[in-house]
Amino acid sequence: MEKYFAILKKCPLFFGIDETHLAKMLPCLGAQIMPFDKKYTILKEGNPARYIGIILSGSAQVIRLDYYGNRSILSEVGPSELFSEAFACAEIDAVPISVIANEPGEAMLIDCGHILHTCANNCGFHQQLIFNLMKDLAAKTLAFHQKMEILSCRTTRDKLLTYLDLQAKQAGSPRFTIPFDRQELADYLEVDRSGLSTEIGKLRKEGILKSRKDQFELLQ
Amino acid sequence: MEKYFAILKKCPLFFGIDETHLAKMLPCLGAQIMPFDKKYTILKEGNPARYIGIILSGSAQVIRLDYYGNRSILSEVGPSELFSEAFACAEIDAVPISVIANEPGEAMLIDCGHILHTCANNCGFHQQLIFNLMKDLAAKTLAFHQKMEILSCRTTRDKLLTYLDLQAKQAGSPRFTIPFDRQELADYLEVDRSGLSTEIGKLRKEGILKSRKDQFELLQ
DNA sequence: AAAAGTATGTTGAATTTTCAACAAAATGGA
DNA sequence: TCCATTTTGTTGAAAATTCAACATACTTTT
Repeated sequence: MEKYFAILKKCPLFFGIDETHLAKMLPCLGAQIMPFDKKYTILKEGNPARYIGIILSGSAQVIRLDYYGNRSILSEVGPSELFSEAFACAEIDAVPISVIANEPGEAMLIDCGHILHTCANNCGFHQQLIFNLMKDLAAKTLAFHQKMEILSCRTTRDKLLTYLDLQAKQAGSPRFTIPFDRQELADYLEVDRSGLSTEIGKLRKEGILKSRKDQFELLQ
Repeated sequence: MEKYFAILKKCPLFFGIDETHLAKMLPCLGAQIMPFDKKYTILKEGNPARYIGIILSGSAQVIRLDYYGNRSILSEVGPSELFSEAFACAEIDAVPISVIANEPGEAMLIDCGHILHTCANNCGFHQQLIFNLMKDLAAKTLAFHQKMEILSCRTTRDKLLTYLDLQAKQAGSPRFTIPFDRQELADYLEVDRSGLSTEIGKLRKEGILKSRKDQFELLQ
């Protein structure tokens, strides 16, 4: 387990907990390691929502398929980030989303019951874990608000520009790389791929942005 | 303060805390009462995010105005429900939303710093409050997922039907009342009002629903 | 290096949304 | 009750999206 400590220390779930205590906690929490290949379904819609997931290496997408099988990309998770924590914390029966690997990697799964209800050993760090979960969920709520700001736009153009502005702001620079190809970006913005391509072309012609594949630059 | 206990006991923030302790905690938390009239701005976008709000009576809408001044209705809050808790818990500078009263009522404001950082008296119930906040934020995350399910639909018809299905499921009956007039429903679904009216008319003609004002019935 | 497969850009037609304007219905006061 | 105001429904035109089909560019494999 030690080889994961560098990543786990950056994980919001373990904020403020040092390696010594982490080493004691992990077995207490019943942490398991799950290796995965590209395109592997790490978590499938309908599965029990018992586990909190932590990406140790690689990355994955949180998606949902609608009635007709259309994919929506809800978010992207990378190393040290949590997934499915809200469903586990809410103690619902089944997760309403799937998590699909972008590339090979590993995830850690923790039975959330061991965090919410004090474990037999009573490690004394449950309070910190619960506080950390609360902080994480608050931060995720902010991210949801950003996503809603995008989805509330009526046109592909406005959705795209709102997304790119947010990315630039996050990158702290007008030049940035996005974690999506065109189809994925369309599924994230909830728009048609071909219309998205057209719109990117227009913005380029109008001198509003430069782009090459997943690299973008917003001009002035 | 005692007259509010009946409502506060139902508030997710105070779950598992009895009246005796509640009475001790409220002053410790620096709780203030804010009366409001219809259309009053209980919380304004850009304000400090210090406070967690609890609706004691009446109701309000959480809204956001976009660049052009178009209103988005994010959610509806009623008695014993929390608002702005995610922003307070995330300890960001300013709230990105506004909260507007639907009707006269009262709200309680609690300085979130008094919950997150142990207070001088160290009431001993902070752990429970933090646990409750975590639970509340997890539940709100589920609500956000539902909203995203609606917004990810491409047509007004699908957005409307997805919304109505969710409402029927929540009401546990095909007959239910929604908390919106037409313009508000349009601003919640992020669609054009006149198009929404037209679509409701079509669904009625097709025998898919019955409706009168804010009362709906989904047929089979 | 060639071939196969994938991703992206482009186009036109059909559908849908938005927008503006107005009519009808409902509401709230005087 | 009547008047003024607000809300809801309806319509047609303009704009935008979706959809399908295909050309081009790029990757990966053999």
